[in-house]
Amino acid sequence: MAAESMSLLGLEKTSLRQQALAALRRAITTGELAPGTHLVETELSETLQISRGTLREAMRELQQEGLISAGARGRLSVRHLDAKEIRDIFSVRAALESLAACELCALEDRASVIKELRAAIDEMAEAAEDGLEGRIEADLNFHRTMCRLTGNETLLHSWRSLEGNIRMSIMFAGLERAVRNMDVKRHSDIVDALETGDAAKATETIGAHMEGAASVLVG
Amino acid sequence: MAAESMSLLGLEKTSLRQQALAALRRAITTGELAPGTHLVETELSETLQISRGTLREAMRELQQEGLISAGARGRLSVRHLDAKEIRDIFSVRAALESLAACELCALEDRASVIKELRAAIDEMAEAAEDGLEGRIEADLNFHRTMCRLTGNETLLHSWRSLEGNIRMSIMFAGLERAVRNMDVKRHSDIVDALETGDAAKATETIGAHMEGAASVLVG
DNA sequence: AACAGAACAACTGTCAACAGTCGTTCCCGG
DNA sequence: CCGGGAACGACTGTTGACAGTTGTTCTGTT
Repeated sequence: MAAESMSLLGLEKTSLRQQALAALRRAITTGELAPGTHLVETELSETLQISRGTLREAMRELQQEGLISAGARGRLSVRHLDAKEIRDIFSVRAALESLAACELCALEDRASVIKELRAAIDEMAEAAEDGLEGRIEADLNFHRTMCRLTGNETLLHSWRSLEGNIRMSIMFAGLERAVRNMDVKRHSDIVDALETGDAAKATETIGAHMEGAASVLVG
Repeated sequence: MAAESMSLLGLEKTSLRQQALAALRRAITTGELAPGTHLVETELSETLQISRGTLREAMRELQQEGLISAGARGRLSVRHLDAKEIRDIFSVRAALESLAACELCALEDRASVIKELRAAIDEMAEAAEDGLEGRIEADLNFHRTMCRLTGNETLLHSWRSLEGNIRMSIMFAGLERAVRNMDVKRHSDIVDALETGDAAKATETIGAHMEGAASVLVG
């Protein structure tokens, strides 16, 4: 059906479920669907032009991702975050990324890892002009890359399941405030620590970074 | 329909989806469904006496939980863990539980927390005669309780999404070997550290516990 | 005017059926 | 004997419809 968006090389036939999942995730994390909004299956399925069954599958994933929460009687609505929850999210995030840093420090050959991370930081710098969304994307990409490079799939998976919540936190605080955390130097410090292989320093840097970030967001 | 299992006080109307979810989770984590088994929707829906749509929703949750993985063409099968993945899982677990310990240590009034944790340990001791499954249940309950008592919902959620994998790891190694990690004293040490409020010592104890546990499992 | 009760409407839970796709088997021509 | 291809079978992707439940509104009675 949808022959659109199929790059010949990256052969990605994406199911309706995945499209719906991506669309909903985006709508929620950009605020298009405001927190607290009741997600009525019949409405949404009509809007997205898919059947309820297909939609429901996507909703289950969103639910487990923490973007939508179940109220009474299976009623689903967009999750609402308060300040404490944001701090909690960033605590867990710090723990995961600290582990990532430790594992990277324990690697024998960190050269290629460092190189890739520096590339990610360069992209952040380039994205500085691209507007707010681009910077956020680049920032998340850096942190996700760090988790991915450990080769610890479970770690990456856990981080990913937090990514939606992180995006919601950013939206909650407002983009202008959030970009204050996207400083290039702060991220360079992390990579510098990784390069020396000093795990303690790396985790400390990340912990400080996250604590600061959470404080900025809940302001 | 199923008026069974409805204690008047604990009003639990459980949907078919949740029942299927629980049944599948149990079947997988007990080895009843061996790793690598292809999960054919039509077969399973017939076995469980539910429709495919309902089953599919449950399968999505299992998938995101990491218990089943998608092969080519949406074909789902029971996930197979190797030694490295088990170590990875326990690394992440250690990171999460260390965070839990830190947050508990930071609490002003830890008395009630300590009390509840000691109660959980007592249950472990009592379960010692109840057979292998009971001991594992009690052990997981202790660690889950620790995460829950932090009040950090995100942390608890992340830990929960790891629980299935932990159970699979235990099954992978075999119950006899796994129960070697269920030592009461090892857990008492953790609570002792928490009681003193020494976060560094608590995280260290947990880290050692997890590393040891992983080693025993992959041994 | 206040209230009980009945029709109504809005949703979610669940199901059975259709459509599309990929691997497999079997047959036929070389 | 062997290779191409056509029919077949086995699944998953997707859909529309039915059933049950809960909140709501409207009406009739006191």
